[in-house]
Amino acid sequence: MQTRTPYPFSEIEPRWQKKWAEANCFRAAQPGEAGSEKPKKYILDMFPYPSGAGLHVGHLEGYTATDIISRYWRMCGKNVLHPMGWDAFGLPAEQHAVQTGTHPRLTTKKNIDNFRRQIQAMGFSYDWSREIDTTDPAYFRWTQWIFLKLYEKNLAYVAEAPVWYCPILGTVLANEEVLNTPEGPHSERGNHPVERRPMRQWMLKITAYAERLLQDLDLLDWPESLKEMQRNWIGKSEGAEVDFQVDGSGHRITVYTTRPDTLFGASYVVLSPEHPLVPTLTTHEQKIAVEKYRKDSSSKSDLERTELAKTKTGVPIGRFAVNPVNGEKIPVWVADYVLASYGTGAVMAVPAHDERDFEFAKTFDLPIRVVIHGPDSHPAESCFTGEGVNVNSGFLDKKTSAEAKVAMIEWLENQKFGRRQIRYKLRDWLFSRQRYWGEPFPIVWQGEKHQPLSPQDLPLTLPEMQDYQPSPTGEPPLAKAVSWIKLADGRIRETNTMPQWAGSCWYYLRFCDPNNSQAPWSPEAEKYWMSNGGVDLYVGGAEHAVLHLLYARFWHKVLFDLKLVSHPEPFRRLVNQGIILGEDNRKMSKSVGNVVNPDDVIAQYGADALRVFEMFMGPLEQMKPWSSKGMEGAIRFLARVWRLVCEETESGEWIPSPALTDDPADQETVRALAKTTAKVTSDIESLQMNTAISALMILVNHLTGLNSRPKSAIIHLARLLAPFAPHLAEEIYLRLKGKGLISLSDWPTYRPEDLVDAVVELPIQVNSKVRGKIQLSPQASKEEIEVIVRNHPELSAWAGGKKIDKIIIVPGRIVNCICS
RNA sequence: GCCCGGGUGGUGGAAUGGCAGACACAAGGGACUUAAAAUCCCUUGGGGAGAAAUCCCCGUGCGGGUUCGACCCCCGCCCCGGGCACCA
Repeated sequence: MQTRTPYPFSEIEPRWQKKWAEANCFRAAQPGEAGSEKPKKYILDMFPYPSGAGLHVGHLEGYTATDIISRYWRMCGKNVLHPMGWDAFGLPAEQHAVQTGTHPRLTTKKNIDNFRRQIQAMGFSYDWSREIDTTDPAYFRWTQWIFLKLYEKNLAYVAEAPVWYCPILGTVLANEEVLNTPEGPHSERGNHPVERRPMRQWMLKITAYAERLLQDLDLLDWPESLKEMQRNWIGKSEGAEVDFQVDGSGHRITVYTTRPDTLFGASYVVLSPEHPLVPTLTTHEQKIAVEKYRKDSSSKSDLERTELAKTKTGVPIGRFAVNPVNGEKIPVWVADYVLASYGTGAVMAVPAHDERDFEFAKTFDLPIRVVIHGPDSHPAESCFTGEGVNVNSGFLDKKTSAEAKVAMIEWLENQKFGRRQIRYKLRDWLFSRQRYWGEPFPIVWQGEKHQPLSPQDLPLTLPEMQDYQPSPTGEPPLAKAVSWIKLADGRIRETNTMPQWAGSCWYYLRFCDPNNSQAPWSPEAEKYWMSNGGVDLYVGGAEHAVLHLLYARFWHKVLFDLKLVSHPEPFRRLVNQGIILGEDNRKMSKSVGNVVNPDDVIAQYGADALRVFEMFMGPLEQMKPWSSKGMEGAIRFLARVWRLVCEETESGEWIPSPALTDDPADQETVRALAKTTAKVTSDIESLQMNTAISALMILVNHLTGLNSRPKSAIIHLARLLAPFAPHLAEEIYLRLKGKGLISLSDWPTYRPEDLVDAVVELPIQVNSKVRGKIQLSPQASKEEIEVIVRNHPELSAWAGGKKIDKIIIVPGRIVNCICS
């Protein structure tokens, strides 16, 4: 017994998916091959981590948008590269292995098969001959190869660094895998407590590229908010280092400040509790208090230290520093509002012009000296952090803040008391993990010295293991693979693995030449596909703003310096799709039970309807809720399209509609087709899929209203619909044309003159209120319109008998009569 | 606290400074049907006048401004979402 559906999508969709695969129609031509003479377009999705939960409707939103663009460009005669792959290394598969003993490779394969099935059921036009998997040795061989390039350039180094360690998971976690909770830092996965532990780690010197990562953001067509997040993360600040001699000791304290113009207002100096000079400089009298303070603050979590921002704490160390600019002796304090990890770990405090210093000075009754006058007077009980004019500042008096900064830095440099200094918040990238399921480092150790493997020895694959648990001391699981780690010559393999981000740092380059066994990519393939500023369109979630998108830009710049890629940036245009919320307006989550499973939706409504609905919901970048009623609206629309062509018999057969005709379309329909084509074309190019679909609905409503339906008009409609609902479009095309694939046909064109209506209606306003309308030719000039309006029989009625002083005419838009 | 977004009917959302609410959803009414579903047609921002066609007033978070004309531009607030947050 067959359940009745609005149109036979469950029969149509798998059949066309099979036809497309057999015809190989989405294969992108490599440079030199037939088809590569066409202009290229590289349309990329952020490839997914194949989780056990399967795809969710949020993934599909971005993938549908890129598929529409890809199909559109293909129909416009471009050689389109639209690939898909799997970012498949990662913790969940490894945790699953720890719990069940199943090798992560098997879990990963199963998940990939499921993801591929779900993606293919959507009818996406990926070039599957380019599918890549970051856990495939044929792929990660080149991830290791690129690491060796970084190593050769001295951009990879080993350092002892404090990292987040989770005793329950038995592994370290990246900063991004740690959440701040009211109970302290916890792991994102499993919500277990984590702690700081110093461990020897591999680092990548991303800081060497800080300035270029910042500057080159200007080359990119990315959302401004995302660029801003990267700018903040890089955190450039310009200022000066100033040396303060410590009175009665040979030592000096170097501070970093962005406001050297306020140096005359410094009334004390603060060291962070971790500052190396604290034990040396603390006087005997203060030793006990300072030691206690340091101990207390080291036991505080980062969260506690920042949460208590309002009540500042600190202890004087008993020493005085000499302000180089005026010789004044000012006290030295230790306080945990100064961070050891930024600047020099020491600051000069100017309470009159810095909030934190002001609060501290208030708490401990330290002097507050005003050295900047702002443009407006402000209450004496607050501090002024803006820019203004210097006072009480010796040679800086009457200078503006900008002038004073320059003058002070010049003075400090001449007197050798300081120097101009640029700082970044960006830290080097902690690149090693104590995990099994990741890329092994192509590194061996001889005693304390590390050495690279030769590129011929790649790929270095993972050993087979029974036990994926790391040791309680934080030794990586690979340390247990004794026969693997020990080389015949006595050298020992590195047992850390690379983080999940490694594979995604360059996958877009591998897609250019995915089956190359001699190199990660050929120069010809890279030049061809990455021309014109790199990937033409990259779509994915905003959660990667300062992770993947920063890491990949960093690697790309290193590769650019090595002349392995031809442009300094990988992704020219980037769009973030918004989150799709549950029907209850809450974030989709298993525990809330509001998750929409695409498999269920496809079974009930079909892939085309799901594609159309996801695009019709609203602007791509916006967060929006799922609606099962809206989903029904989408299939209703497609069923209307279907019924333009077919009609259902009493027995449930679909037969050609008797309303179809071979006659040419009437003028009104020709205009409707032209207008819709113009609208859909521009909307697709600007990713406004919701209004493109709305234009298609208007056209379908028009065609439905016709007594006889010209086949040529419906074929035209099918072409416009093809990027959105490709299966249905193919089926209609076949039924009306008898042969060929719409996916390989041309994007429709129109005559510009058909965009213009024969007669237009122009609203007539009187004092900006619409009072009437006139019909006239769209070509009518301002002068002609004015004559028509002034001689209109109803004009004095519209104007209420008042005298018309002036008429404003915007042809094609509006007429506004101004009356006094 | 700072930096980005955003605020339009019952709902999702449309509107190069030019008729606010396209297109959908929901709701109501009608046609078809023994009935229901499906489908098709009509109404639908709020208020008011009229027998009716129609007509009038109000309306895009709040308050000002620019303009012949403002959802759109400018200034000052309020609220929501996201990011950063003792970075000197």
